[in-house]
Amino acid sequence: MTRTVFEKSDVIPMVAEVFRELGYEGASLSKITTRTGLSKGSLYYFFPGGKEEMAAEILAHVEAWFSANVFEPLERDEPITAIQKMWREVDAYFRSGQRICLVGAFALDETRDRFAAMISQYFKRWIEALCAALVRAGAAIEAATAISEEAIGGIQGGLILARALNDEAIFQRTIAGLAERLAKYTQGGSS
Amino acid sequence: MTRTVFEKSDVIPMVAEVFRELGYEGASLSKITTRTGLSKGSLYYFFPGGKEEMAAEILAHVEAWFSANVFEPLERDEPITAIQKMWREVDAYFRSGQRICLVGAFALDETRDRFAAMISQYFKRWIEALCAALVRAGAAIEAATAISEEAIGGIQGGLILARALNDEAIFQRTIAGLAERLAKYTQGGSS
DNA sequence: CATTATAAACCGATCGGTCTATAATGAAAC
DNA sequence: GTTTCATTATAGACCGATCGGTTTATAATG
Repeated sequence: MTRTVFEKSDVIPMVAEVFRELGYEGASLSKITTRTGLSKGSLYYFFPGGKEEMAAEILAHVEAWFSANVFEPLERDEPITAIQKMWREVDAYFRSGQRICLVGAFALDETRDRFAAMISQYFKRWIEALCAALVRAGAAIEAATAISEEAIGGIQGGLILARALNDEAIFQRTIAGLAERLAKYTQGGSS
Repeated sequence: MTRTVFEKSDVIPMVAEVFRELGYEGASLSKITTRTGLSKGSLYYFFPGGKEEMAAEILAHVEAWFSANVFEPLERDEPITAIQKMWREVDAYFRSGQRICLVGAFALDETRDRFAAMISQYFKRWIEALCAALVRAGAAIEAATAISEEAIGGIQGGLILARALNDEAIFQRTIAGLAERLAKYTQGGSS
């Protein structure tokens, strides 16, 4: 029997995809092994702490990806460019609504309680980073806070609708609409 | 041993609450029995088809509730009154974000595939009912379609954020913001 | 040839689901 | 107004399958 050899950096995204498709409770070890092609032996070699450690490392991996590609640009770079980049990255990452947000999904059931700190941290940082970029772009602090919450919430809602209606166009309309509304708060009203 | 006797109309909301808290896969029969106080015997007496029948009947019950309290008023009654009623009912139903939307939660993982028809029907009907009310209130059809999608998506996103950040105020800000934006599309711009 | 990683048998616990015994209920018979 | 009794509903033992997790043996790697 042929054995394929992986390392941890390959394994995390593969397991992550199964959690995204099935949720924490739905992702049984046997589903993870069949869908990834990895045996239990490999899984417990990389994640001695089992399912909970898998999910924790996946959440950390997601957070790191968003930090590098979304949060830090928003916090650091020229704000309008960074916001445009955010919309591009979000559309690509969520595959136009065909892929869900694992952090948002975990928030909905009691899985939240296992990972409460990471989940709240992810959304808090995203909202604050976007808010800061809007303020640097000239928006008033109160308006920037409100519209940032609406934007991040709107993305999550768009993902739910895209899957519920099985229609990726609705996710793209959602983010296009949000991008347009955000643009009104930068540089005094025009995009 | 004392035995409490229920009928099906009592049982559906009790089981529904467990599905809401734990999700479809997380809601094991033993969790359902301990949290509701109902024995397996009672559960399978009311739902011979098991877990899947429980969830299907709960979804039908949710749909019926929204039909009577939200969709039909939007479709039938004076639109501005009906929209105001919608916001009141939504805030009460979701307990200001402390309670999630089961239909939206089911949409996120492969549970969707079991109940695809009911899930898409729920959101389609809600969006169309709101859109129709906005049009009757004087909104242009294209604007009404877009804002209706944003509103229903925004509610779902608000529920995710409320749980993720463990902060019910964010849900109330979300629906207040959406209500205000919707009001701009009725009667030519003022609320 | 030590280290790293894979495969799969194996474990007790829990899974969804079935079954049997019996308690509560309400209408008919008296 | 009791008594009777079929109906309705509850309790929990029980079933095979699957759960998350452990272990042992061994293949790939540098």
